[in-house]
Amino acid sequence: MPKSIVSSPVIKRLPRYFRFLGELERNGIVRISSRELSERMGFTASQIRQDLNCFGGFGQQGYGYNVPELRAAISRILGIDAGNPTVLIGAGNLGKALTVHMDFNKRGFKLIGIFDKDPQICGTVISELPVMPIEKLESFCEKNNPVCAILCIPKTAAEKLIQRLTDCGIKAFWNFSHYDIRAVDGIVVENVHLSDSLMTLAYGLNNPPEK
Amino acid sequence: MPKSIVSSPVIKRLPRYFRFLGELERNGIVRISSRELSERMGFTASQIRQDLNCFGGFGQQGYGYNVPELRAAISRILGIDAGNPTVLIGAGNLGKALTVHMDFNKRGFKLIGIFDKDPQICGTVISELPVMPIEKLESFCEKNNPVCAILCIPKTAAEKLIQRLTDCGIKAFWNFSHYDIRAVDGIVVENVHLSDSLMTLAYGLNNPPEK
DNA sequence: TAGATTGTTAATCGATTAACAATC
DNA sequence: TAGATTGTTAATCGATTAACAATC
Repeated sequence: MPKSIVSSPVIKRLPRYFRFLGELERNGIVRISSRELSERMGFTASQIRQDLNCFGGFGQQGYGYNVPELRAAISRILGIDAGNPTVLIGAGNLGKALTVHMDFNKRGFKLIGIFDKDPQICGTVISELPVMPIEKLESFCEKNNPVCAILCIPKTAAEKLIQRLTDCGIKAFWNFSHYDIRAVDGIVVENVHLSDSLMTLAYGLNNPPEK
Repeated sequence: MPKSIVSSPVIKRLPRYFRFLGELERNGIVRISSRELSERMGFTASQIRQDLNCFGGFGQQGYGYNVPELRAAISRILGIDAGNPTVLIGAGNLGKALTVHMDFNKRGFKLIGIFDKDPQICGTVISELPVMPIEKLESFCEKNNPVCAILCIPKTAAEKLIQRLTDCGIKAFWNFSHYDIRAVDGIVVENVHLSDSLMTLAYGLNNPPEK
């Protein structure tokens, strides 16, 4: 059980561990040393051992780590099976793509409702979920108690909605609007700025390393 | 002109500066001090001055920074107007969403071609661009010389395509496949793992801070 | 000029890497 | 047991913050 506060760089690496261990497990690999894992993942062996030890001693001296056990442990730490009830706001192209592509169940979430303000879109069905009008947000939340909201709406709309959503009891935001939500109180936030990633790429193209 | 190598944390903050300065400019704000900018952006004033000084002295003692000038400078550093010719591979939901939503022209890129392997999708038109069969990739690249590829395809497909794309002269990858592309040689890469972001959010929900 | 705020150096902080004793 | 590899402490590295002299 994690007692002390684990640093943010470590936490951000956990999903990567989870991914690589999953692949190893699928390939039938049962045992791995920090050195071998480091070569596959591009971390140092030292860092891997440090990271994992934030959560407990999963390895065994002279042996290494048991892949399925370690993966299961990280899964528990991340809360992959929590099935946090989640609503998606904004059923445009991006919202639709996420609904269809993202395997929420295997990532700790369960999508239980989709909302949009456009009457044209309301009533349509995406991945077996009917799109509801945003006016029904409060009554829906009162009944179903979602804890997470995915925002696939424009910046201006987001600014207005956030208070409404926290009033509904939302504790986590996966935020694709361009408005930066500040993580306050007991609220957790992932502000995703795809265009920032794209501009970083532009920088790389525009500024080739010195030879 | 950037001569020395700027550290990666600084580079990753540039798009954020660019965003906030754009908003200030749109609000008609001409002048800003590092202190005031720090309050809006959530950085320290010290860090802002350090970051900007990696690229030159954009400020003026006793005055602060000129917003439009600074924004224009960062725009040049990032290469926002470069219009790097770009192809998108995979015209599924995500590829479509990116094509429609992302303002490539204002982020340093120009989308010039879309490819898919599904004959059903080929021939359809997205944002005025016809989806071409992946077989035509080589001939298209020879003629139009794209430097960037956006990958919206499954992991297995990505593994196979990367060599083909680098052979076509692709220098930058905006990669949404779950395969991690390693940045080698003169290749720049942004591996986007949306599910990693989602799992980080799961961790936050699952591990509330100690009281 | 006086006040404000940068550019830049120095101090601190935190994260990564190296080393090695513990131990399977 | 001997060999291997972890867990963990110590050393290093790099990034952030603080401080202040330079200067508009």
